[in-house]
Amino acid sequence: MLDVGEGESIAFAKDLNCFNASWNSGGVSHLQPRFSSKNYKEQKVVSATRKDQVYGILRQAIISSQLAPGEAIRKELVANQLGVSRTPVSEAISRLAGEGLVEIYPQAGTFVARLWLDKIETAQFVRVALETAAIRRAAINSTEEIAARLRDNLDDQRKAAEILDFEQFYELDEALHDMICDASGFVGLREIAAKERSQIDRVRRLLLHYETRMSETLIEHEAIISAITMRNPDLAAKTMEDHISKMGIMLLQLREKRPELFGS
Amino acid sequence: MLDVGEGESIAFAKDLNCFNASWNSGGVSHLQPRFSSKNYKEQKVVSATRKDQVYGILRQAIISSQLAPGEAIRKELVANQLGVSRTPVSEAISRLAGEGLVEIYPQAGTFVARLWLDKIETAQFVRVALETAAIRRAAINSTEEIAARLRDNLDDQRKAAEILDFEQFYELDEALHDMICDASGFVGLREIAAKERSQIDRVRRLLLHYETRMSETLIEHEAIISAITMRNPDLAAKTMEDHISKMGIMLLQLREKRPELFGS
DNA sequence: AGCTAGTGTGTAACATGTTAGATGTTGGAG
DNA sequence: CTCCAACATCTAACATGTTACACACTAGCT
Repeated sequence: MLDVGEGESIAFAKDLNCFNASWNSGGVSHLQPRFSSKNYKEQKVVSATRKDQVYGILRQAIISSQLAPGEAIRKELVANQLGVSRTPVSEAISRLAGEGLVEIYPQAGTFVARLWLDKIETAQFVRVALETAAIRRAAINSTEEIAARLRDNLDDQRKAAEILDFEQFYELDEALHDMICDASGFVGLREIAAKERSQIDRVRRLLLHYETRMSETLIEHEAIISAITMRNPDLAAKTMEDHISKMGIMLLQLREKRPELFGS
Repeated sequence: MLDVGEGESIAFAKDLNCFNASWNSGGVSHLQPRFSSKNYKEQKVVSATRKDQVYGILRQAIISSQLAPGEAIRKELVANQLGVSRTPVSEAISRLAGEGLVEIYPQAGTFVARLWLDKIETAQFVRVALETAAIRRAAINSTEEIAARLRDNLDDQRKAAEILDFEQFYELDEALHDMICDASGFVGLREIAAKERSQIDRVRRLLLHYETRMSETLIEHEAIISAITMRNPDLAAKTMEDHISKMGIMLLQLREKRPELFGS
């Protein structure tokens, strides 16, 4: 038997009903239904099939490191805990495997993907490429309304930093990057960026409580927002690149502290 | 019943055995197995589970527009044609839905994703961002060996262009972009770029036979390769951006000629 | 003792039966 | 004639039984 902790029950709730409330806010849906052939349903909003729900729950648990890298995922157990059959769990995991968030060893076991330094470096590269490109467009498109919302976010960050609310600060940080993607004007860019960022997000989440950079981060965010506000694409891209690149050092710190989370 | 052609059988082969030969070359595998806990299998190379095979077959069929945008995919029919049960087909389609290549209407039907202008524009933006970033690194890293392989590819392109072999030219074009991603030195970047490019690839494949730009494309590729060879990152990025941006016009041409392939 | 073959166990993979929901159709009421 | 409701039909979604495989362990051979 694989010696990954057997007894501890996975920390997400016991049946799908528990999730219906939080569900609507979380899912990343790619399906913008409507089919033209005859009279297909005009406005389908959210599918909420069981497999989609399971997908969302597992994905969230992985990204947030509630399920740690390397941890076993036993399909049957998950199915029982969520009160569904094995089928929707399998389909959800299939999708997660496609995104590189789980590793499947056929006929043997399924595990939360471990962290691989070279994959994370590539993800970092992709992130810089996407977000500097996005912020250039954001700087060009920037309106007073957008600038105001960015400043609001920054104010909230200051408050969170003052009371050392790491979780809140983290969420505001993510929201800021999302807003910049949205401000680029490209539909769906935020979702793509978020997906490519998922490996990095796992690292950041694990680092959250070692994090002592809040005040520096705040300064970097100020620079970013200021560059957007003054509609200076080159400066904006530069500040963003500097900001994102700070991750690298923290990554190596994490590998020293928690080597078991890493692969190879 | 949905009035999408019933009788015409899907143009891919009838059972998995037919594919085993071509299979090994095509699949994009994210699983780089090995688990450390006890003595997990050291060197697993390719899983070749049925669902992975089905995934690869369907994906290829969609990307290559063998299955046209908007076309119905009937799970049971696919299962029969491939000689497998419905389960692996479902799991494969689940994954394809996650990548935005199919649209699922729960309890109603599954369709090859139609083309959405705004999604394609975003994909185009992402492509420019990723590939200009990649080519900068490629230009910096460029060695004589890499340059030689790029020139070989270009020679082959010239030959293909001379005899008007569109398919071959298309494949060499893709290979060139892959080589540039690889030359960036980032592990897995090629796969990420390929995935983000999939919507665009579908368009390009459909445009293949309207394509009259081969000679211009050739000139652009020459410029790109020359910039890499002389290790000029800025110039390389510029030539790449110019090159990729040429897609936009062709896209609008396609929408005029084949509006039924597009959504909304 | 070290190595190999055979056996046991746990897991995912696969097949198939059943249910639910979306759409289309038809018939009857107004 | 129009509208609505009941029903028929089609498909995917879900549940569950079965199979195949990977690994671990053990015993027997060298």
